[in-house]
This record gives sequence, structure tokens and C-alpha cells, in this order.
Amino acid sequence: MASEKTQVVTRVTAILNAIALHGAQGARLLDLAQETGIARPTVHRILQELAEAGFVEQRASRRYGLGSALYLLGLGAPSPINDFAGLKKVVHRLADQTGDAVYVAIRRLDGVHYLMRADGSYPIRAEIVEVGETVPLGVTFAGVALLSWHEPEAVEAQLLANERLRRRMKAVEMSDVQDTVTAVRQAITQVHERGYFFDKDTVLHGVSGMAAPIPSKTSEPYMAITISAINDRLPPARVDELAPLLLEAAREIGTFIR
Amino acid sequence: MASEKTQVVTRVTAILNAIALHGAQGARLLDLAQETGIARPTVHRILQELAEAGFVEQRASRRYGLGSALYLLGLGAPSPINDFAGLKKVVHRLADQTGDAVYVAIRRLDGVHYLMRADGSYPIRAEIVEVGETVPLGVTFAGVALLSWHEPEAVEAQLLANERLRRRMKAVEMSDVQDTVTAVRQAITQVHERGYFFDKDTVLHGVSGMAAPIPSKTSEPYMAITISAINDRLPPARVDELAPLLLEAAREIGTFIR
DNA sequence: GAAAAAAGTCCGTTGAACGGACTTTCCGTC
DNA sequence: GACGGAAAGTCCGTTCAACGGACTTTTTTC
Repeated sequence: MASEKTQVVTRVTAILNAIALHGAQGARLLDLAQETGIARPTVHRILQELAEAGFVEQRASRRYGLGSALYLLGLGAPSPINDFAGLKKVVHRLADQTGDAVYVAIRRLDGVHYLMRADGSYPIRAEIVEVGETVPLGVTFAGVALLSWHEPEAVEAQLLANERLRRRMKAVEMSDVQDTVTAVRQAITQVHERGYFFDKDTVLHGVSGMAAPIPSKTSEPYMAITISAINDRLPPARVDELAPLLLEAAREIGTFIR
Repeated sequence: MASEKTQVVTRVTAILNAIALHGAQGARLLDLAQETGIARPTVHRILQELAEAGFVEQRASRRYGLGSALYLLGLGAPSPINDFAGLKKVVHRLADQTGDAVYVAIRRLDGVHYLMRADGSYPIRAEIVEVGETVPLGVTFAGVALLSWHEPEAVEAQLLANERLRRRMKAVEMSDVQDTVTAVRQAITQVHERGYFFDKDTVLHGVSGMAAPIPSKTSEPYMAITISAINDRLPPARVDELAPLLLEAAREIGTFIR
């Protein structure tokens, strides 16, 4: 493993990516060392140096999070979304049409990051994720939809790797790993056949959702759009009814991104 | 210079920051080597490694720009703006009140990055900068307003350092360096006395503007708000009239940021 | 199409990066 | 409030990854 002919730069990027996956609450030094496979003193030293440059910040809890210098760099980095206003319009339209909550998420390393949400008129709302959150691939509806573009072996590896992270998710009762792997495999077949993923109770008991990958002009799908509601709002008949709307929205958004 | 006890991480951050300052058109290898003071082969190697991680991208022109991995990391980094919707409202209100173009910019390393723009109803519009652009500190109205929080020596160093960058700006006729330094010194005094900066013709012949630093709860000002219009729209009497509106907007926005 | 300039590559030398071992700080528990 | 286990932080001798001078290739300019 060690002899890739370069160390520090690769390590720096690995550490930053690892921190990103820990989201808002920040990452512990020990976790970062384990996840990157780098010795703890080394991670510590690199973190100090990154902190000096404002690329990471150490919170009061001693956990490390991304620093605001990265926010500023991010402003200058090319966004894959060419027309955010257009995207927004499509999402709100879908929320109006369906009455339910619509999310848009973007693939972010081994996770999905929730970019925006539009609420429909139906008063009962299931708050599975918040905008700005990053959740491991394969955990949420959008995450499964995007996972479907991976090789089967990669999928399985991902799911096992997720286990630890997944347990962190509040209010989620998980079935055991093997069950999950099988379930997600079936889900992936579904995405390939119908173009979208539908399921209930998997993410949060009582909540149904359907998610479609958003096609990209230049690469495999890296964004997804989700409709989510309580189980009673999404019986099979209504899923069939909503599917064309969901897929059309995905197609349209595909024209607004790289 | 060499013995700061750390190299690569500092260098990586320096290179990324240097690239950021080159904006959309990208940076040449040679420029980056000069600007960071690192030997060209070294910069080249680090760039290759960063490119592999998606942190930088090499364009067809062989120039280097920030990569989309940084966009994704930026999504997870803490934004200093707590309430973007509130900020937007204030800016649009000011544009409506004045009829002129209003910009909001954020300090970004040795430059200012333009975050948003709202147009007023007046039909003649001076497009000095575009949203998303980064311009060296002290070049635009907002840039001068923010420069006023630096130590005098730092200001002078900044201005001299800007000269090279500044020449790149399209359509800008510059007076010679000494004149500029003197002019900016006066401008800074003005900001300290009145709380805002007003000038005409400095940035672009025929264009006047006034800019106020936005106070931050937690640090010195790092954002600014600008009103800009053609000279005839901003005679001294109107400047006096607009100043309270500008300062009030700046104060309000200050409550929406860190 | 020659010359200049920039980009990219090679490789021997060396000091920055590494990480095992140690110390300090934090925090839950009784 | 002080004990103890766990995580964070520091030290320092060893070593190999990073460095950059010198060279080659590609691009641009005239």
C-alpha cells in the first residue's frame, strides 16, 4: 500500500475527504487515523498544518471540521450546476404537483450531500435529512439510487463500510448487515429496470420515498432527486402515477448540469 | 525562508490559494512558481498530485484551475453567512431604493470575491465586475473599503503586489503606481472617517461608486456592500443622501453573518 | 521554420516527514 | 474530588519521499 510514490499530498486530500464525511459534528483524531490508515501522530501533525492555513478548524469538542478557507476556495471552484435557478424551478414544480417533499442531492465522495428541499402542501412532513447534510451512500433513497451506478463488488464494500457510519444516524433502526446488502441489491436492480428507486420503511420506519438518478451530459449520474412522504401517501398506485413526473424532472435537471 | 519546519502542506495551501487568485482563466505553471516562490518542478509535481485528487484541473490551455473536488468540499465547509435569504432581501431593497446596481463582496485571500448583485431600475448599467469573479484587494470600490482594515505598510505592499495582477483587468486604464498608492491612502482615511468609500473614475472611467465594509460580530470586516452607477447618477448631493441607506444595509447584513 | 518560452521529466542528494514511545488532558464513574 | 481509562498531543532518531538543478519536449511567437 505504502509505495505509491507520493505521500503527503495524497494524505492531505485523504484527510480532508475523511473529515468531510463526518459532517457538521466533526471528526475525532482517532477516527481520521483509522479511516485513512495513517498513523495518529502523522494525522495530528498534518491537521495542525491544515488548521494554520484555515483548511480545517478544531472545535471546542476537540473534533476537527472543515475550515472556512475551504468555503472560500469552494466559491472559486467550478460548480457542476450551470443553472441553479432552473433546477430550483423544476424542484418546486414537482413539490407543487405532488404535494410532498422533494429533495435534490449530489454525490460527494462516499456520501450524498443534500443540496435543496422543497415542501409540498401536504401538512405531514417527514424530516429524514436536512439540507446541507452529508449521508453515506446507500442509506437514503437518493443514496441507493446513486449507488446503482457502482460495480456490485464496490456496492457491497460500500455497504459494509457504511455500517459504522450508519449507526450514527439518529432514529434509524437497522436490520442486520446481510439483510441490508440483499435489500440494496434488489433496489439496484429496480433502478436499472425502471429508472427510479421506491421503497418504504428502509430509511425511517413509516416513511416511503422514490428517488431517480439525474442523468449527466458528461458522466455517469452524480445527482439524484427524491420524493418522500409517509407510507399512506405513497401506495403502489400513486407511485406509478408519480414515476413519470419524477423521471421527467430528473431529465430536465440533467440539462442544467454538467 | 526555508526552515519553517514544515513544507508540503504549507506549499499545497499556498499553491491552491495562488490558483484561486487567478480566477476563471486559470494560472500558468510559471506564474504559480513565481508567486509561491517554489521551484517549478516542485510546483509541477504537487499540481499533478492535486489533479489526481480532483483538487485542481488542467485546462486545454495547460493552465491550472481549481477542481470540482474543492467545490464539493466547499459545500461541507462552514459558510460565514448565516442567513443568505436575509442578506438577499436587504440587497434587493437597497437596489430598489436607489435604482442602481448593488454588489456584495467577500474578502478572499488577497482579493475580493463578488457574491451577488442586484440591479436597480435605472437602465444604464456599468458592468465592472461579474458575480463569481475575484479581483485583487484595493482595485474595486469594495476592495478599497476592505483594504482600510489593514496596517498602512500592508496596504502599500498589497498595492505594489497588485500591480501585475491589476494590469490583467480588462478595460482598466491605470495611473502610475505612486499616484495610486496616494489615492488609496486618502480613500482609506475616508472610510475610517465616514464609514464608507466614495470615488469616481478610479476603477473604470465614467463610473462612480460607494462601498461600505460590513461589520462582523466576530472579527474585523471581511465583506463589503457597494452601490455603483455612472458618474452623473452619483453627484455629491446624492452620495450624502445614499450614505445612510448604504450604512444601514451594511449594519443589517452584519447581523446575518458570523 | 527558427528561436524563444513554457511545460514536463529525470535522478542523486538530503532534510522533512514519519511514527513508536512517551506525556498530558479530558471525562465518566463512584 | 480523585481515580482510571481513553483520547489528544508531543518528542526525537531514522529513513525514504520530496526537492530542484539540469535536461528534454512541446508550444508559441515572429
